Amino acid sequence: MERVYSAHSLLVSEVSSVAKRVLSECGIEASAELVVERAPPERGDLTVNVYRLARDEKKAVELAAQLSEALARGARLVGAARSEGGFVNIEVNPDTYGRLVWKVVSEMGEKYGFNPHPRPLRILVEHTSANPVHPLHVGHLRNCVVGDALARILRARGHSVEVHFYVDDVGLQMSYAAYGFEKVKGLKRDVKPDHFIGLVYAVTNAVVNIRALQKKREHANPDERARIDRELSDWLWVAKELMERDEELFAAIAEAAKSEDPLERIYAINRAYEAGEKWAVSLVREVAERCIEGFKQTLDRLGVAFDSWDWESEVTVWNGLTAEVLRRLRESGFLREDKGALVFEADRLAEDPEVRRRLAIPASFSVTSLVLVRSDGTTLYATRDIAYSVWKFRRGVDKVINVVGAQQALEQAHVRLALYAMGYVREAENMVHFAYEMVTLPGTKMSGRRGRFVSADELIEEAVRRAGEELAKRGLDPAENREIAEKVGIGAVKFAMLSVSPSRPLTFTWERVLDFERNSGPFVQYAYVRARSVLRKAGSLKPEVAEGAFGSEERKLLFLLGYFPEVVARAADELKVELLPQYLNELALAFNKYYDEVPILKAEPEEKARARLALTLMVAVTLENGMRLLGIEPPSRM
RNA sequence: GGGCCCGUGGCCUAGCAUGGAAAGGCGCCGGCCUGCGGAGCCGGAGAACCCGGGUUCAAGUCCCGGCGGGCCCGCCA
Repeated sequence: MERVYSAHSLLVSEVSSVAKRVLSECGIEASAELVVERAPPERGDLTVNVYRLARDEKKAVELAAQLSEALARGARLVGAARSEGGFVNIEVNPDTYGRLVWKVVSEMGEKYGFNPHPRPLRILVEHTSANPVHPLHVGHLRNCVVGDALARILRARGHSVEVHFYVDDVGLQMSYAAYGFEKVKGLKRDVKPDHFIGLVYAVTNAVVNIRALQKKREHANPDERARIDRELSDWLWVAKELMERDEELFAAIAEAAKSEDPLERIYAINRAYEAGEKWAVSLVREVAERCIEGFKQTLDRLGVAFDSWDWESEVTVWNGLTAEVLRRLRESGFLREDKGALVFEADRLAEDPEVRRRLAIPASFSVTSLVLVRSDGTTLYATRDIAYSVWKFRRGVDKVINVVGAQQALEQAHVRLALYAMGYVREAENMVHFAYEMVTLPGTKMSGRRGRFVSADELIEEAVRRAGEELAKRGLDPAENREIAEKVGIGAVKFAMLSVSPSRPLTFTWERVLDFERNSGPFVQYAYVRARSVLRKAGSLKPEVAEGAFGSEERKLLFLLGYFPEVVARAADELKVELLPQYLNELALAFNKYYDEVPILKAEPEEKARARLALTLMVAVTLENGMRLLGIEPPSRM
């Protein structure tokens, strides 16, 4: 007998088969149009829209009546079916369906929700990939939290998933940080290493930009001068802020930049690093490693792990892959030279509607050509990203999902087009840009180069602090407080970031991210803790579901519990992480209501108490598994 | 100038793929602690779904044209 992962899918197939029988009796051959979906609250559990089957109003109403009668009579798992207008609203039978759900949940236990896809894939997920020159900020946090949950959900769908972090160690931003670092590495500061590097990076940017702008100003015409002055005053403000943060460090870098041309040195570091010269490698690597050490501290605290850290230098430059990509692109005939630079004619390739269709590039999306090699012979970020994509697929994966900001939509399309041009058609078709919108800070614009951002660490710390305060208010044992505050605070942040759809820009405010009420991480955790508390108090009472033990008061919860594997499947197949937090909130809400309405342990007769205990156990298991899929830790008390 | 995303009660968000019954939360008003944990529960007020056309028996959802906000457009990453 085949393993059952989802009671819901059995329910739906039962409803469909009864419905199809009625339809064919009526001479309607429209099984493809038959959709069984969730009913709006207060109308039942499932609904069939009959308008889609019979376009005619009168016929639809008639057919709905026939269908509901057949379902109420002929479907074992259905308790009630009513026709309302052109809809058939269905309620599950709490007895038969409840016993089925109990069977599935108790068999699956901590794996409940695991719902394997008929054709599992090998999937590579890349996420976060912050440049190793400053700490993770709230924008990276959104990327990180969403990417991590996505990977977990895909695994629960039976896919084999590897999670990668792309360490962007090639490029000018790295050399800026390295330049500043050279001047101040002797300074001892009592901060996380990534915060130290972030400050060095911002100071270097300020010092170098101010110097460059002042030089440019000398030979500028009045129009340009006005523009330069505006930019200059912006950077002078930044410099002032940074000086206030660390006067000694600022002075050290500013002094050094007076006696030499810093840009010359920065470019030299960049060239030497790409060429793999030892001195540059050890300098740049020290900066990047320190920064990544800080990232890892933050990620550990968040419970986010990576299977692989891919250094751009290693996987694209030093191994010759970027050069190979350029050769193949040249052979493709889509490369041209323009003023000494090499340009990929992505626009020309994108004129073919068939190519667009295969690469999921809409007909109206405007594609530009892309410079791959500067006139001085050095490569650009996108060039190396193409090589990285080739590298990813050479690991033997079926699909690559890049969790990357929506601003990079054009760049991501460029990479797919380049893969296609090189003949990597399957790869190009299976590279997905999972886009998320920016996190904005009201008032200012976040900028790593300017050292202006709310770091992930600050946010986490504040969340944990507030959670600790709440816990103390409730008289929680201080010995336990710290550990639980960690789970609750971080849970709140994750839930807040996961429950809005990634396509929507997120305005960061403390009160929003640190919401502990309904529709929040702590709300779900609280419902879980209550359920656990009941289970602890059960004593010798054993969870068990006898025939007829579940009644109408359990119906809604049973339906929701059975629905969980379906949510996991949809979240994975449609890449919609936000379905999970929405579902968990709904389940928590339903359990809280149930908890308020009926006695569980004191229910009479004992058979009912045992069934309600089983229900409580299922709620706890489902909430726990759901939270884990989001990377949220379930606390035992709070 | 071209393109992408977003626009839903005072505020935040779901629903748009596959058209059919506007769903949650915050805030506001009023109730519920002698019960298994009140970070809870129940009730109420509050929405011309950005605007204008079109398709349709039916549009928040599809199409066209606007408006507002964010982002992107060859030698940054």
